Amino acid sequence: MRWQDIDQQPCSLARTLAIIGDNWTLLVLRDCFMGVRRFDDFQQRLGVTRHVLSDRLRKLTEGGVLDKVAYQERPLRHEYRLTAMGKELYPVIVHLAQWGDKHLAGEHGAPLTRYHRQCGEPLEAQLQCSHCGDTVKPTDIRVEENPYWAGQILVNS
Amino acid sequence: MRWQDIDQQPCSLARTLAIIGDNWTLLVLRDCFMGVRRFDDFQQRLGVTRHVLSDRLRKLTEGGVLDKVAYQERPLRHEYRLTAMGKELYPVIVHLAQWGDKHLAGEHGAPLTRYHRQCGEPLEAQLQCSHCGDTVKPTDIRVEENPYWAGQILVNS
DNA sequence: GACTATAAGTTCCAAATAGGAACCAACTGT
DNA sequence: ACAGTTGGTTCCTATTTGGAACTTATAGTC
Repeated sequence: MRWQDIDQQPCSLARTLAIIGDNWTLLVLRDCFMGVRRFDDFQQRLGVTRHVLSDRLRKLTEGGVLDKVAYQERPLRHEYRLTAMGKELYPVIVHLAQWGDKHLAGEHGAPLTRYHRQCGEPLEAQLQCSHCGDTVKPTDIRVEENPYWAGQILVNS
Repeated sequence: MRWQDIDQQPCSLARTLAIIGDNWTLLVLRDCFMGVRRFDDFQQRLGVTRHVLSDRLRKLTEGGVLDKVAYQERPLRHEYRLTAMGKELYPVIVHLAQWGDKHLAGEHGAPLTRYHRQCGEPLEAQLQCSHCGDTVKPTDIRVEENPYWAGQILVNS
């Protein structure tokens, strides 16, 4: 199986990673959430080569995560903005960065600290059930297979 | 900048992705959370080539996400288990899969559904501040730069 | 004793992708 | 006329991936 074919799998994680799972792509999104919008700004901040950046921005745009909009005519110039769908990836970024803060910070501490505006404390995000509002721990989650793919996804052990 | 050097950046997300951001790695972790532990099981479920799998498992082990433990001697056989640090990545997997469920499900619906055991409803996870217990929206987060890297990370606009 | 199977890889080669640098198009400003 | 800006594309080389075969150590079967 080639990496470029993983979007064919009956797995939401695989399909998501087909759009945002390539090397560099999540760093592009990090910068999107910081307000970066232009090709050259991404390129300078990331240090990625221009044609890799071009490819990643194209995949993100085709995947509906970014929107390529003209910000001027003559000469025509475009910038990339997060769509509503793209903004919903923020929790992923937060949890990834938080994991890095906790486990990979060097001697100078975490490069960035996120604060919860309402209570003013450094944010330690966790999962919450939007239905009942309770905190959700991994063991509180029960996974059920769609009958259409019965036996193909879950490990039977 | 080469992808393999991104762990040098003053960014927790970049450092995290240096361990788990390669192609295939998050799918390996998905299977870990489903209880897969053995090389050949990962290989068959993922369809990834053996030497890429070997490389990813080594990086995850060196990064402290997985633990390689012998489950028998003669012949010596190892399996891979999530460490406590690795288990803390579960929220990342949940949010990624949830995003795929919502935006990329095909005609047969989401392959897996996660339920919140306590309330019995399909889980729609969101961020919660572990300090005050409130729901956290993206706009509720204020980011502050560590003075050591002042001006190097945030976009000034 | 010879053969087959199992598990966890390693090795080999061709094909695809990434890194680095230069180039291009369509303007604007000096 | 010439340099600068923006958003790429093109070229070449180096690294990584995909696919398949091979290896090692042992257990079980004929």
